[in-house]
Amino acid sequence: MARKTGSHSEITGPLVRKAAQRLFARKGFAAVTMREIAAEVGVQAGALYLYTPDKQTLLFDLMRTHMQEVLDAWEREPKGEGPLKRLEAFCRFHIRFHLERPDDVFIAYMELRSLTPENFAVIEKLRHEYEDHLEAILAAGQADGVFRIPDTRLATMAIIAMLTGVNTWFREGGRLSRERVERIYWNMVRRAVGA
Amino acid sequence: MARKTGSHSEITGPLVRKAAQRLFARKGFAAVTMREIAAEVGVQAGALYLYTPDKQTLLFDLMRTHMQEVLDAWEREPKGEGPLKRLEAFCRFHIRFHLERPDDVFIAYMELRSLTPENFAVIEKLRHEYEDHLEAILAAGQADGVFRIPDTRLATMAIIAMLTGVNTWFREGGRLSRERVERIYWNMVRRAVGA
DNA sequence: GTCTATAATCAGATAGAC
DNA sequence: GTCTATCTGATTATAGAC
Repeated sequence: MARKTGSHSEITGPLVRKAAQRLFARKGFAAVTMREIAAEVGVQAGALYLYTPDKQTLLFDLMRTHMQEVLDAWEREPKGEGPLKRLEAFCRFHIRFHLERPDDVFIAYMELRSLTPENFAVIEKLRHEYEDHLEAILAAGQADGVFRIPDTRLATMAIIAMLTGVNTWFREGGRLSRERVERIYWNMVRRAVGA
Repeated sequence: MARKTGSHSEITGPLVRKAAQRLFARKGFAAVTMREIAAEVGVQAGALYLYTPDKQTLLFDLMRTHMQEVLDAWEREPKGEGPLKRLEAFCRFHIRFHLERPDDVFIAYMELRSLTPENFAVIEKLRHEYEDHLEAILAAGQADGVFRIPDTRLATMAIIAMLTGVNTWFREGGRLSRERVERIYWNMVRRAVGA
């Protein structure tokens, strides 16, 4: 009797975000209706507004949470010593982390244009922060003479695009294991930077 | 007097496709209304249905035309002799062709999920055909001992993702010229495949 | 070929009952 | 906390005037 009948705020909130994540990734933000999200959760459309002020905020929260999780996870990742080890750690981390969150990744890359300008600026800043971690590794390796990279910013963008691309074709239980994919990509990156 | 007042079918049709292309790329298929497209062309919404049976077909036609143009252009592209020259030709061609059509590329990569299953199957087939051209080059180079590639399919996906990624950051008149970008990317690809 | 008008439906968001 | 009902306005697509 500490709570009313049908009170589920601690569980319904996360369910709303999970349903929105699934549907936004599958159909795109603009194509998903609040009624669809509600149906997936098992409530009526009106009830969603107890957990989010509006649809835009729902998207923004998903993207911000994802970006912060990437940054936090990379912070905690064991990285080894020296640019070569750190670059390998980054490549393997990026592939592994992104393969574990295909829906988040899809949304983060596809729905930037669905954000309001203010929300877009926040997400862009976080994304740039992540890219800078890789660029710092490349710059350090270049300074040490371990890598041969004519333009570190360009190499950063090339490597991230290549690694993120795994999400578009990788299927769990398919022809290649995650470990094998990680190793092959890491070898391509290693050679691409001239190490 | 061979045509009625206000008769512009030869010019309005292409304008409708151009407006749709611009708007779909900027806002996403689902977020664009027929009224917006009409406003961009300078006609009323109802008039659009003289040039397309519906919104879905408008998207499908844009994507199919783009994919066929890529395939045709690669067919006509001078490719040189041997896997190394052909790979360089592919890399430079891919970057150049895609940078010239940023809206088409954006739509082709972002709006696959907005297609009906039947239309999706058609576009997927064309896309696969394009990927196969690159994979054939890689396989030939591997067979000749010019490349060292543990998995040609995986290398194909990695290279295409990397090259297409240029579209996300390249700005005309920016820090780097197209020629310089092409050369740097080609060098990264060359090293990545062990040539 | 284009316009105006409209049909039929559906969107996001809110109010108030329970 | 959730539901039902509803407001307001927008959506795709069509019909018929010009």
